[in-house]
Amino acid sequence: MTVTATEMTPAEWEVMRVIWTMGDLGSNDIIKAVQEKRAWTESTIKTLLRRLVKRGALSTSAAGRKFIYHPEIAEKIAMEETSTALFDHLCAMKKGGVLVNLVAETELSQTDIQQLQDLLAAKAKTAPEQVACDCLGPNHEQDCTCSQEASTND
Amino acid sequence: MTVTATEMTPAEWEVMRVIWTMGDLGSNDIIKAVQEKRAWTESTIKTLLRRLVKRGALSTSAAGRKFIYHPEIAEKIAMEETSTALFDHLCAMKKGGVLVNLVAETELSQTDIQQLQDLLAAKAKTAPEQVACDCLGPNHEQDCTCSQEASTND
DNA sequence: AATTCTAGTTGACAAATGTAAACGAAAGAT
DNA sequence: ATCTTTCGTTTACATTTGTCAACTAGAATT
Repeated sequence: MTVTATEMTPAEWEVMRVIWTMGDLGSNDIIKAVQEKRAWTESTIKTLLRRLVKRGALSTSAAGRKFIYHPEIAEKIAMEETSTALFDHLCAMKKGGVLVNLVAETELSQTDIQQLQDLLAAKAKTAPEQVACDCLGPNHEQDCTCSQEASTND
Repeated sequence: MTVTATEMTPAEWEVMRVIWTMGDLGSNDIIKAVQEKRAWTESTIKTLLRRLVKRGALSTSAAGRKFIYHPEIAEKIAMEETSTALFDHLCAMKKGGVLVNLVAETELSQTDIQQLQDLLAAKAKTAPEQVACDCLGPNHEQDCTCSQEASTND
């Protein structure tokens, strides 16, 4: 059974990032790397590693007495799963605005931009004028007061 | 003190969505609306409401014996905070790809698309060829093996 | 005034998560 | 063959979160 990224806790993510970034490693190196960002003890990080292995997010291969940890989920997939999960519980009507915000804040490469532009051009052909709110489920679209929201809150 | 959206738990979000969507409401209506999506008891939802008030995510105004709950955080801001928080712990180098994925999966209105296109056009002028990995902090860029990752995992 | 609804408050408890000390066994060193 | 590292495993415990039932006080009824 392979885990889904949404089942990883924030602390576990931190550990996964190190492994994703530096490649397969022994616990020692993992601990060292994690500790450069978080003041966690060896013990704590070992616990996180063990939990990740138990859940199938990591696998191990023995190298002598030690273990080498291998990610069982690709970083990209994990990131996509997590971001998609987040978007899934946002109001459909407002996802666009959130994306605009994200794109504005994110540093993008020329390639990224190109890909996005191509994608948008394609989507423009069939995009609706407005996306309906789905906050209350299918049969409640009229109850939604989303559109009225402006500057009630600071 | 106003709360940040990232301090809301998933269950609390569910409650907030109802209030955001339907406007200020008494607990009764909130409970009813939430129960159309989740099989939570009255009690549970009351607890969530109380916790949200305690943390400042909601405020109340008395209407006779009852309370009317008002969001203290705008939905859009909450969504942006949450999505930005998520992106903050993704590898900088791969954020672009994640965005492409999100844009591909998200239904967008013509207006959204237009905004994104304008934004991208502007960013294209100064965008770098490549975004550097930042997984291990500033002084470790060489240690990153991000680029090598391809199809090791399914 | 007594009874019954309400709507909000307290207290609880199990599961998940963050955090870590203590323990045990295998590898190396003397 | 010991002694000492070095790793991994077991336990543990405080918080946070999900979920509720029980309780209480004010309002509406009879």
